[in-house]
Amino acid sequence: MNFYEQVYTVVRRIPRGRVTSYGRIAKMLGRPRAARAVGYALNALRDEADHDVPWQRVVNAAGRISIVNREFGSNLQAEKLRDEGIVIDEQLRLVDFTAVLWVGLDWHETEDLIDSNGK
DNA sequence: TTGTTGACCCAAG
DNA sequence: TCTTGGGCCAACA
Repeated sequence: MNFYEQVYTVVRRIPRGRVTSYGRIAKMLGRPRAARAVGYALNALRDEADHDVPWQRVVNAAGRISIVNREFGSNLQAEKLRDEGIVIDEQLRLVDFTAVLWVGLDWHETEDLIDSNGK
C-alpha cells in the first residue's frame, strides 16, 4: 500500500457533513509534516475517473478551501460541501469550521485500518 | 542524484 | 487580517 492509498483510506472515513485538514490526515498516517504530500495525493484523484474518495471534505488548517478555480464566483469544492450542509462564505471560509471538524483517528487506529484494508 | 513543484503548516511581523 | 520565510514530504523529469 503506497502513500496515496493510505491517504485515500483515511479520507474515506470522513463522515458526511464533516471535514478535516491536510495536516491532520498526515498526522494520522504517522507523518506529521507530510501535509503537502497529502495535497499532492488528492490532486492526483482528478485524473481517476472512478473513485469514491470524498476529497471535498479536506481543507487547509485555517478552515479554508485551498483549491483555486479560474472561474470567478464558483468553486466545485464549496458546492459539494454546501450540499452536505456545511456553510461557506464568499471568501471560501468554513463559517463553523470547529463545529464540523472531524478530529479523526489516532495513529494506532489508522495503522490497524491500513493493515486490514491493505494487501 | 538533483532540482522543482505542489489542493500545506506554522510562527513572526 | 495578510504576507513572508523556512520547513517538510512525495512524485517526477
